[in-house]
Amino acid sequence: MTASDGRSATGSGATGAARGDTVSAVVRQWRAVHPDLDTGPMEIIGRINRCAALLQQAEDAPLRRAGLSRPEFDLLGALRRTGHELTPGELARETFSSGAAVTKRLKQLTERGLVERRGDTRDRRVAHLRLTDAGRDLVDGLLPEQLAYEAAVLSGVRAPDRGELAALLGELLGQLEGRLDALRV
Amino acid sequence: MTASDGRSATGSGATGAARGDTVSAVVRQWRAVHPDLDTGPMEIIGRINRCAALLQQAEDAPLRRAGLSRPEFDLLGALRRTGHELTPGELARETFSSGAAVTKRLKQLTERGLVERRGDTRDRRVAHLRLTDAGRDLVDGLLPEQLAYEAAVLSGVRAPDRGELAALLGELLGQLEGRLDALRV
DNA sequence: GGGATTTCATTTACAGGTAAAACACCTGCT
DNA sequence: AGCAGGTGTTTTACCTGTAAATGAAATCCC
Repeated sequence: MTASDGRSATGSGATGAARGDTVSAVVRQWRAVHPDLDTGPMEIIGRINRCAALLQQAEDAPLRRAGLSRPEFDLLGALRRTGHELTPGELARETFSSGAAVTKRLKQLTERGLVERRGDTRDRRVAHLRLTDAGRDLVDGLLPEQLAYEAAVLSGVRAPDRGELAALLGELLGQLEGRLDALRV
Repeated sequence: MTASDGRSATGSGATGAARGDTVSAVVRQWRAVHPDLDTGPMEIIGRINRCAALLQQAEDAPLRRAGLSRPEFDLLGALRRTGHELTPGELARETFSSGAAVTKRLKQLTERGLVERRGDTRDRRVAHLRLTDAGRDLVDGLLPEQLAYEAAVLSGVRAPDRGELAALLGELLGQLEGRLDALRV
């Protein structure tokens, strides 16, 4: 969440919402202490981190009622949206988590009867996982709730701005996913 | 990081970067399975979460070299940018973390000689924390590196888009910080 | 002034993640 | 066939964060 990130608007400023959020306050503090530093990146990275933290808290509400954590829901969701069985390794890649984390989640989710495993006949190392009926029903019941909740959370931003924001985030994310490995110092 | 979030562009689309990032792929999968659902929020929330996860990994690089985690750096940064002593409670608020987490971090950071505590004379429950010279030097040395690194990470996005992105994120964050409590279901 | 209440910080017990090692199994080479 | 090396998954040890309980001191208020 990077509370130390933040920076004053360097220029552009489409809708001019530079005042009012905590990040801009943090940025002003840094600029007062280190006037020479280019605090530009904080305006983006600090805000992304802070938004993610706040959204995650809020987002969890509908999930918690179902007794699921966000990573657990992600795993179930991956199984649901791909429509076919997945191996633990594929699930790890699909949900961007480590193999060990997936192993633990699978253990709990199978114990709860939401997921079933089936051993591969050819390669006895791998397992194939699929949702049980209960698991599929849970995801299908939860997803509309979840999306409605998210829509409510975002409703404070005007519709055209939402579209632009989504597009710009897509641009950034595309860059990050493509080129981040190269930057890894 | 919400790998289950994602949704196809509903309209607008400024720069049209909807193809290419993982979130748009996830959204397409969901739409194939549940064509009736409004997957709009995923385009924003899913991307924010994924960006935050990727940025955090990348961002940590300069910090790790100094043996600091991001939350530790946030704590030191809060002390540096405010310029005065802070109590544990204030530090918790300033870094958006729990009191218990701050207690643990302070313990380690004081052991490492980066932070000093001083008891309050009036109220013997509270302590006042400040950076040691070593702590201040560490932050001042690290911050420019950190910012340069962040700038490099963001350099893939064109400058005017960066400004717009910062502004839109500011708008969203302002909304979230102001109205999120009210939404807490 | 002294007990009830509130506030601030820390401790405790625990849940969840990670990195590295361990396992189990497959595959290619000789 | 048999072994070297690679791959897929799980296990282990550990670290960090959280929630809830605790401790300690201030404040309220009769």
